Amino acid sequence: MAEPMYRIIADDLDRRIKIGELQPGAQLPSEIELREEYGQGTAKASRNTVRDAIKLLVTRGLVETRPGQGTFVVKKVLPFVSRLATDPEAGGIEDGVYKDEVGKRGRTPDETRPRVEVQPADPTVAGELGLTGDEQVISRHQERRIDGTPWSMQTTFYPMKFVERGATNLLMAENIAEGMVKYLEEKLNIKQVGWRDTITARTPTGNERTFFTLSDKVQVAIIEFRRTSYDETGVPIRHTVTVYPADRNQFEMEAGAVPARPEKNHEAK
Amino acid sequence: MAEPMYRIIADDLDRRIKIGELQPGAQLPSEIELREEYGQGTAKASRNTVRDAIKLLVTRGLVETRPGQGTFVVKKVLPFVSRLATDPEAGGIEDGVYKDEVGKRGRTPDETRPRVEVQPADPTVAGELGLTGDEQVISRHQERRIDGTPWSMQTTFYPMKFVERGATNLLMAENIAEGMVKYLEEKLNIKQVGWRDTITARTPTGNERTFFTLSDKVQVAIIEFRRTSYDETGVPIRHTVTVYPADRNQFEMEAGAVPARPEKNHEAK
DNA sequence: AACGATTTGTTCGTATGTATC
DNA sequence: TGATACATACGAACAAATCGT
Repeated sequence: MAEPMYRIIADDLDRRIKIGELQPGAQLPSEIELREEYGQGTAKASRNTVRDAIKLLVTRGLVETRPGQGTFVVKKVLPFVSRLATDPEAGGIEDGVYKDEVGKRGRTPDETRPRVEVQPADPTVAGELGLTGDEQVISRHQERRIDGTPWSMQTTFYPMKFVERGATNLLMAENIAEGMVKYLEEKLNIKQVGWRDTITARTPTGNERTFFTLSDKVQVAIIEFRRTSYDETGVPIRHTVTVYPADRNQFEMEAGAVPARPEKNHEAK
Repeated sequence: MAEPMYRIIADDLDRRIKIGELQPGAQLPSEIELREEYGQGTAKASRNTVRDAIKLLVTRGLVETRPGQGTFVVKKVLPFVSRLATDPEAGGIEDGVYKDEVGKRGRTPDETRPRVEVQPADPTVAGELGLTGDEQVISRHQERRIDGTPWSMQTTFYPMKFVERGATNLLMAENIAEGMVKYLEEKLNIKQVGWRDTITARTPTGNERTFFTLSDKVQVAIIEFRRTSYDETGVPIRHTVTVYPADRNQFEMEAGAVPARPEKNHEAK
């Protein structure tokens, strides 16, 4: 028995999904029924073996289980496409990691009011902001939804000394209408002239699972953008961490001359 | 018992890993030992329950199991950082999705010779290349390693008509020394002036698991770059798909004026 | 509102296989 | 070779969620 039984079952169901015998949204046979389908001759497979196979498909992101209902082939959601700005002018205005067009596309965006905290900088943030030891930083956290669905979370860190130098609005739990970049320029004469993004993907934390309503079983990666912005003298101004669940987000980047994108099909594969 | 036992065990081990009681690389207690650690009073937990807890930690990417040896806290590998080019001149030269500096950083890159095939375009590729129906495309596939570790896979698709018009080297299973962009310009007078990238993250396919040596259990996301390049008239020239395992790759992007990056700490969290 | 049928979730026991040292 | 540790497989019982009657 080179291949274990549960893997054989999983691979067969995998195949049936891929060839379209089981369409997205379709219900799989119940565990009891699968016991019979995959039995050796007259003997039925054990329910636990069938369940092991299904667990494997869950981690592959192919199916999801719903207690009391059944097991279903996952439906892909319509991803929201964010265009990554490569122009410091364009990107700075929006005060976010990406230049989005939520409204333009007939989707309704929703942003929570910032949750503002003062906390000691963790080593990563301290490093990015050029702080030594455990200085305090201001953390501004926001959660974003599109059409009611949790879409991204963002936390921006500013050095505490900005407040001491007069930028007290940093502590306000309100969006700053004029944008943070402009505010810092007016208040402290600090100009944001560039930034560096670091992009990684990883498994979600507990918090992220909760906010994005990712069941503990469904396998969805988190895409993390970390942006450090700099002023004219090369001094870091702020550090922004934005996280996106990969199942409902996509990113686009253009370089050089590119024709406008035609209306695109968003069907599931 | 709101929370099931296996989740309580998993969360506790999760916590012990996060606070550093269990360091990366450290061995967890064996399943037999964990049975006693997490028993209710005198009763031991079932071995299956302990195993369920460990399976959960595996899917969270926190631990890995080795038959005959034990269960270990995963060690993060040193990620390779790719700088995403935003300048069509710079990016085009290297003929890849990213402008890398493998050699400069004392790491030894390794690229397989292209595997060249002629095949009918799948709907996505056809759409990106502006082909109708099931025209043929040339597919050139390469695998990359760094210091012997599988790092990325890349497939580039070209319209078949490029060959008919004289660019026969597209069918050669060799790297084209001068670079494909230059070759197409000389041979067909096609100039690549821009591109559009689409970035997504998803679970690995079976092929990807094999090449990247990702065990069926370890949860690592795949980062996928799809790039369509265009000529001066806005006609798509080629479509490139590059996939990276997220555990050993990271991406950087700069905009505006940014100071040079100082030597960075790459310790595991 | 109550109940039963169906389906997945949790927990335990047990036996045996396979990998490593 | 034996000891240890994880992997597979099966059986069983009860819990919890969902849906229709």
